Amino acid sequence: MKTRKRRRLSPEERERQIVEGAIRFFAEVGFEGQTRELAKRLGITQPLLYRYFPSKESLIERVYHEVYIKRWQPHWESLIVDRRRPLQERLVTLYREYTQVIFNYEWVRIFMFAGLKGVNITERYLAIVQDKLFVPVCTEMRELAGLPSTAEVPLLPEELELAWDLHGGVYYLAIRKWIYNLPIPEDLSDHIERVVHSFIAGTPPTLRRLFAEKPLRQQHSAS
Amino acid sequence: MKTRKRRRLSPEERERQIVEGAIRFFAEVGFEGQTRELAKRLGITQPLLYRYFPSKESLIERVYHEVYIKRWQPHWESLIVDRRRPLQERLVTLYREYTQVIFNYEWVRIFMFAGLKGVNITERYLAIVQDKLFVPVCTEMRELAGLPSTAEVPLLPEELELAWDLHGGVYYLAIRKWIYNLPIPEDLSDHIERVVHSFIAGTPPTLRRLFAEKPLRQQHSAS
DNA sequence: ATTGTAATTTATCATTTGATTAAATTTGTG
DNA sequence: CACAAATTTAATCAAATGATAAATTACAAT
Repeated sequence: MKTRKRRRLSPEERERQIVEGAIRFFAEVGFEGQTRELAKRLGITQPLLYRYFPSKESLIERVYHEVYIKRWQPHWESLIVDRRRPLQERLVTLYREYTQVIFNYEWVRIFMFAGLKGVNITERYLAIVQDKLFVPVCTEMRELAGLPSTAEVPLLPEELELAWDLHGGVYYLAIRKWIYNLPIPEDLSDHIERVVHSFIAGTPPTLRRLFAEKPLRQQHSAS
Repeated sequence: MKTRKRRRLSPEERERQIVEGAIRFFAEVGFEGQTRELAKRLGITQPLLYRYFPSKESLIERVYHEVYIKRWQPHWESLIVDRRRPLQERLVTLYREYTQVIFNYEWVRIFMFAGLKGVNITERYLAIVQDKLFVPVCTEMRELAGLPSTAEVPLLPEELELAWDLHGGVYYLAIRKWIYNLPIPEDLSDHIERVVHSFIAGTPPTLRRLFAEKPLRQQHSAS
């Protein structure tokens, strides 16, 4: 057919090219995708893959690292707690930036493939999301609702659940689009604005009701 | 090792046993799961599978039919529009019954595997969900909000999006549990009660605002 | 007990697939 | 122009994988 002329790249460039091709490839077909097919799409031969990665599994590990570890933005964590700005604004900014990283074909599909496979990258990643994003968000919501700080009364599972719910609503849009292949609203930014607004408006009353129901929970175990 | 004595079943029984085993098996490992491994788990030999299903693909088709087509309950559709009961009660009942069908390991994981594979079962199924559940729900919400009926003013995409959001929030719990392997609140029934309550309370104002923004949309194209 | 049918197993085929190796080739740079 | 290194070619291995045909055996009817 075509056989474009052989191109000689520096090891760094070639490795990068393989990793990026692997991300696209595994996102499309899953991790059972064959090394021969990946090589074909890259326009290289299969043995060359093994010059750069000792095994398919090591290439997959690299894909995880590239997509989930390297793309995490530590400044998200400080953004949430920056009380110089209104909480609504912080949350809208956070979710706009966060979705800019994760709302794409590769991120969403590889994450799902990994979850189904039982690779612990998903559990580890979501533990970080909970620790670094949801917990601070809940802490700020306490403040907003005029309730005792988390230093005084530790977070309740129900509070975290509210953050998960906000997150889940947004993330389900990505699932609809890149996994179920369904249309979603064009303007994600508007959508985020709305759901955050509704979260800010709806959560404090819920929290206060929650605290009214379980008032003495912590005091008992402390004495 | 053990080799339990060969057991001879009636074709109907054996077929049922294979289908149920296949549902469990493919839900766990995905459709790349091997026929030999499936046979081993069933305690039969691999060629026997091919006596009951001409190909692996036909067995998979059967799994789809068994899990998604056969488990659909037509009475859900009439439940939604039964105006003798308050809407909140109808929605809570609907989601309790619906989750009773879909909140399980097999349903959630096979659906996700199929979605990733691009099998059109997911698109077809969700089109039904939208037509038979979301559209009627939106119609009822119009009534609740004191807005023109859908006969007078056709549904807006934004209205459907609100139903998707409710659905997505609930479904994301299932994803967390059976795909990400994370803990979720024990009492799903309570959770449904809460989110439906919040939906009933929060949606009518949103709808009215939506209608105030786009008042003449349909009249223009009609004249 | 015997028998016959059909359920089930045994054995096997042809591909696919991750991985390896050795030698040949070609690219780009000094 | 030469040469070191990147890349391909080609061959191959062993295990796995969907599928098939022929041999075996369970069990109900007689």
